[in-house]
Amino acid sequence: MDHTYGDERIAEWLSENQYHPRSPKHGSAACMFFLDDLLHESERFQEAAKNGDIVYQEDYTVGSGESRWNTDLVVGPPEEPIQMEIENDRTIAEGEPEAVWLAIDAKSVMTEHGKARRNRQRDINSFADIMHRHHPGAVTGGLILVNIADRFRSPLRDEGDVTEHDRIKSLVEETVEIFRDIDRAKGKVSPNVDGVGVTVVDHTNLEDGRSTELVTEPPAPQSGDVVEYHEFLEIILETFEERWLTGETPDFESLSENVDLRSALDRQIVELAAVANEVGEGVQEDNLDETVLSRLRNELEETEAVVERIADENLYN
DNA sequence: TACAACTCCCCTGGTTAAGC
DNA sequence: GCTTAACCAGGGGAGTTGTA
Repeated sequence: MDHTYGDERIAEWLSENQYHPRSPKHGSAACMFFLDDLLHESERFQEAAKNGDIVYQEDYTVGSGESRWNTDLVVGPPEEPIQMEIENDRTIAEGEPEAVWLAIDAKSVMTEHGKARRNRQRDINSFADIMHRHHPGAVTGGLILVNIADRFRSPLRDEGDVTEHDRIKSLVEETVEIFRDIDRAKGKVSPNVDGVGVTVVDHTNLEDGRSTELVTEPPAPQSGDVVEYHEFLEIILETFEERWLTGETPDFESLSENVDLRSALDRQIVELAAVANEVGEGVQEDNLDETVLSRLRNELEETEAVVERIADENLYN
């Protein structure tokens, strides 16, 4: 049976649907197409899905407060045994995962590339960092949609205001390079992202009869490039299978004990500040809860423990 | 020195889903 | 149907860097 991959399908989706920067629909569509590609490409992944060993969830939130992140797509073992029937062609059930084994976040750079690309690069790094704080073994991936159309109609701008991009090819080339340069985990359990896939499309968002095209010629990533869509798919699948389906699952507890001390300190300070803020509000409103105070004591103890470890490893050896 | 280009930080406000 | 809150990427603007 013929299979159309996610990069082609998102171009088709844009042809049929207007792009709106404030809508999550394009990101959701890109992630679901990617999930279909995972099922198509890997028998092991498909087998695990059919056996009910893994489920997927869209718009999944990890963490709380400042370190919270809403992830477009996660895959993991089901919290409870699956009882639901699979109602569509997708041979994986939707359900609440007990843990996150795979997390994908979709981002797009459709116009104003110079500004948007830096923001989205920061988003991908933050996404991977936050995800690994809560699920150290999660395989993480960023799906980036980059527009190469020299004209783009943003629904956020006034009627008739069409953005013209004078040097769009070099802008896209630089944008792809930025995502190529992001540090990767390279199969290891690390705070870095495991893969970033860039899909380049030609989409004007104008009702001018022009259909949206998937761009495969440079500056779009070429075969063998780590950001090329199919390479990205392969990297994510390989890492996922090795970590969760075939290989020996890493001992995350021992890994977390050896986590980089600077990251541990940064994380602890953020947690401490968040609880301290809650305590402060309680004091101000004369409504202080004992459990919040208890959490503050715990965070202080944990911060002290990190400081002790830093002292032990950096002063006395 | 002046101007353009770029970077960074943060804000904006339309879309969407959930709750009532 | 209305309200509310979260999400999201574009947009504004100040500061920095590059170059003629």
